[in-house]
Amino acid sequence: MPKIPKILVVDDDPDIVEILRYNLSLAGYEVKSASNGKECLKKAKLFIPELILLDVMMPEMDGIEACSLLKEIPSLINTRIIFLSARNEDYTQLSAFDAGADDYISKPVKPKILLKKIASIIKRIYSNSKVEHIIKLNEITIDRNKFVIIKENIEINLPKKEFELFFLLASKPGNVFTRDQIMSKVWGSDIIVGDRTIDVHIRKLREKIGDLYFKTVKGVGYKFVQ
Amino acid sequence: MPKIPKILVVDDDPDIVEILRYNLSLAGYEVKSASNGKECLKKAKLFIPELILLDVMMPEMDGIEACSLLKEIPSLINTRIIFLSARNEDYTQLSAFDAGADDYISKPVKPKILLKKIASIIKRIYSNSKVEHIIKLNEITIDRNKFVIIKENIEINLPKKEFELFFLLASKPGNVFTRDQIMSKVWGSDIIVGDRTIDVHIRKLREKIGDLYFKTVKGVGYKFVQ
DNA sequence: CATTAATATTAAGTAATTGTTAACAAATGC
DNA sequence: GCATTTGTTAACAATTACTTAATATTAATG
Repeated sequence: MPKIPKILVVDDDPDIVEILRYNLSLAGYEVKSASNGKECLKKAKLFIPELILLDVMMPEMDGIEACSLLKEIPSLINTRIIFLSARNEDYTQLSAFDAGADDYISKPVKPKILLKKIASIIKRIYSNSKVEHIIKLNEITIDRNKFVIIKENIEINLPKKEFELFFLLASKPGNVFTRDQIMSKVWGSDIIVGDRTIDVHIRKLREKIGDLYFKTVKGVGYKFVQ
Repeated sequence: MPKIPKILVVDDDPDIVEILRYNLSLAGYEVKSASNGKECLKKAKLFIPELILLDVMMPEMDGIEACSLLKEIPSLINTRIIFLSARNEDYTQLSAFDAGADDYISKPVKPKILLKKIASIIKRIYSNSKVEHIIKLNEITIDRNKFVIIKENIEINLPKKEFELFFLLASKPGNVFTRDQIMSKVWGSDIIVGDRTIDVHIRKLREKIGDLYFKTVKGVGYKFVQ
């Protein structure tokens, strides 16, 4: 395992936070906590945990809302979210999954079971993140760690923005990404650049990697096709 | 649940196939089976199941290879694949996930546990179906994420308005949509265009997808028929 | 079967979106 | 600090999608 996995525990009940913190720390995780949705967002941005344990029922901002907002944050793309809830109603579970939850656990949870589940999720994150950090396609391999793409055994170096754009498009070959999606994922939702910036970057990718790979869907966005 | 979920069981051991078939049928699923990778591919293409239970160890083509190939078939975009395996080695599990598996279950499995797991996966498929971004019909699949339609495994690209119009009509096959409904859903209520615009778009759909699919209901509107 | 209203078809015009280039600004590396 | 690379913008070109208008065809009605 590459490093100590980080877990953010979010619950408004300090007792539960303490129990979880104690058990998780003991199991070797780096643990931080927050007591409500707003704090959770703030800490998650800085901490960038592998996993967030999120209580559904919280004052101010509930878990569902927090989850939706967390999923918008680009740097948390590899962060999994597990809901903890006393309720076991279908409705809540469904909206939890709608909000992008990766799993749902009903309280009370026996720590041992929770730990086992977390261990398996963490394990999967790492075995999966290799797939996420290196995208292998038929003719092209994209290596996020080295910031390099390999096409027909030849390395092509791309500047950061071009790389991020390419990585995004290639993460789901065939999928159309709208200009808005591209903007918020590559540039971030708070940065404003002109309309033609994306086009220019696409142009450079076409130049360096090949015209045919990048398809314009007019009025919608761009997609990478193999 | 929209309809009876379909499950394809693939195992070279007829006993296991029978046990699974029996239990799954009893639980209300529509079950078909195959005894090797090749047969699996052939049947999956026709059957288009929601779920494939795939044995890892099989003669001719093993589960891993079959899975990789299954994942390439556009019409199976919504199909989940679960591996069944006697082995519990990490290596196999990893390559299973690499091949695109959605879950991994070690044999022997108690039918009750397997059923529970399947029920939860099926449930998630339907609740997750991404706000109906993919419409699957007999011969045609409409993929909003990719902005393409797939007819007989061939992709057809449509410009935005045509796509939206088609998506609308195909969302309820057989239903007549009035010109007003089409106007407001495809163009929006604040945009005013002439009467013949819809006709022209219908014409293009007929040209690209097939005359027979689009039926005019004079004085009322249009409908998509299969 | 003639009349009328609705829809079909075609081609051409118009609008909207994207592509391209080059110049400049900003960041990075030496 | 200077050179080089990367990122952004703006102006214009090119392309594509969309709409319209003119005309033809079809279907419904008495």
